[in-house]
Amino acid sequence: MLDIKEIRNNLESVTARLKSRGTDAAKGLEELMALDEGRRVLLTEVEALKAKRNTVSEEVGRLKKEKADADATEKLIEEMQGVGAEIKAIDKKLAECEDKLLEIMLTIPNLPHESVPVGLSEEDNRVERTIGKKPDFAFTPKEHTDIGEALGILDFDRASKLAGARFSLLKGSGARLERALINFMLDVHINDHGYTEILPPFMVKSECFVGTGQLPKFKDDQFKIDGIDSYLIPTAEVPVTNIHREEILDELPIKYTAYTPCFRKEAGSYGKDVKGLIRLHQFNKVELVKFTTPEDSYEELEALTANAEEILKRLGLHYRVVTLCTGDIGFSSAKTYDLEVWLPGQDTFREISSCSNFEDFQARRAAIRYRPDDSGGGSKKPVLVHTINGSGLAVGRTLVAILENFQQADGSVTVPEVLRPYMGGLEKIEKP
RNA sequence: GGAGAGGUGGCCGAGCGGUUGAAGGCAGCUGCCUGCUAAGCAGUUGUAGGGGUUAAACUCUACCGGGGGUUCGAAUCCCCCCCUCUCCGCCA
Repeated sequence: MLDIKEIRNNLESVTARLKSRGTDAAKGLEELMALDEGRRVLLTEVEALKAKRNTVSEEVGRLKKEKADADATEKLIEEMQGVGAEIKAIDKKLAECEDKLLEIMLTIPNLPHESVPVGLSEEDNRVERTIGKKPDFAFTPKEHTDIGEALGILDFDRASKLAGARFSLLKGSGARLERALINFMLDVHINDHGYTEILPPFMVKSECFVGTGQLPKFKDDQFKIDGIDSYLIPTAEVPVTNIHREEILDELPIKYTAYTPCFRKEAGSYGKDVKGLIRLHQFNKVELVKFTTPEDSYEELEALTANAEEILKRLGLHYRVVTLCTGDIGFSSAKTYDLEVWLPGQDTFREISSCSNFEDFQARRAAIRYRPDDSGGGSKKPVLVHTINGSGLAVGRTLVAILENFQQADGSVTVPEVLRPYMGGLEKIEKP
């Protein structure tokens, strides 16, 4: 959520920055400003009445105690009955106004950071750097689906028998490889990057989804739990960011990492990426989440992105870092780097991590603040934190990258060295 | 799922219709004092939103789990919901 005061005071530049995201992004701003103005008028009015009532009620109390003029007291009470009715009526209008105001506020996306390239689609994204190079193959590299099914470690037919389309079933060394990746990623982030591990609930209340920005606007992408006010998490970002909802934090930065499965309806993506492990209703992810001061957040975004990249480096995977343009960044994000891994079987770079700075957009929704250190003296007011998160990494897609990049002519797959300790020393996945 | 108890400020804990934003204690901060293993004294300390100011000062409103209601007036009374704890049941 944006700061209503900032919108009010800089309407023109806010509008322009929102429009750089695309056509609809600045929609509703005029109505918003009208509601904001109306709200303050009503507030002033009703608060004056409440102040009057408070004063008079005190007076009534005193008069009754002193057993003073009963008629005069009765008159005051009668008068206040009228005031009370008035207050009630205005309060109702005010509540409606505020509901509408919030409704609009919750659907306005974040302002892109000034360093974000302006553009309409992924065509305009900016490649920042490319690490490693494409592996050479003496044969035509296969896609992960063919490799995995031939090795007996991936079984899409049975997955769909169990759960329908867009689910996966891993078996044997495939299942173990997935588990090895999760542990490897967590260990690197915990031991070498200083993150604290979190294992959160996989279904959380709707207010958490509002906090991080998935609701109300992206309701159709979420799996709702029948009968209660909860949803399956689409990313660990939701529960982990909301850990500190409505809190005032002392020490920043806070760095969390969490493995969770992620559940997404992938509404609107029908026909895209239908094959294999790329786009599923359920997949595993290791997430990185940071709470930082506003001053440090962009530095911390670079660091978090580097932490995610480190996984790719240690696995020996070829990838590039892309800055998403204004038209391509997510709703809540001010700036996003995508890590795209090279998939030789598909002959393309494919997103495997998305690292974003949300600035105070989520913090305002979720009321996550900190108390700035004051070198001076007296206590300072709480300030909204900045939140940052990124995949470190998407596990299923990492498994895809390993199968496709380390496949051999004979159909086997070499296990990256760093994973071998997690695979009981296994060096190669072969047909059983 | 059944029965009971309870949710008050950073923490503990009073209050059960009228100077209570909230006693008392702890913790924190600011002074003063003292030199002996840290004590004493005084003051002070929440959050959000309006108005106001260059910025402050100042001022108003709201907040005692959440939402409604009664009342001139509610932390205090009534209704609904949520959460925690204890016992029983069930279970990994």
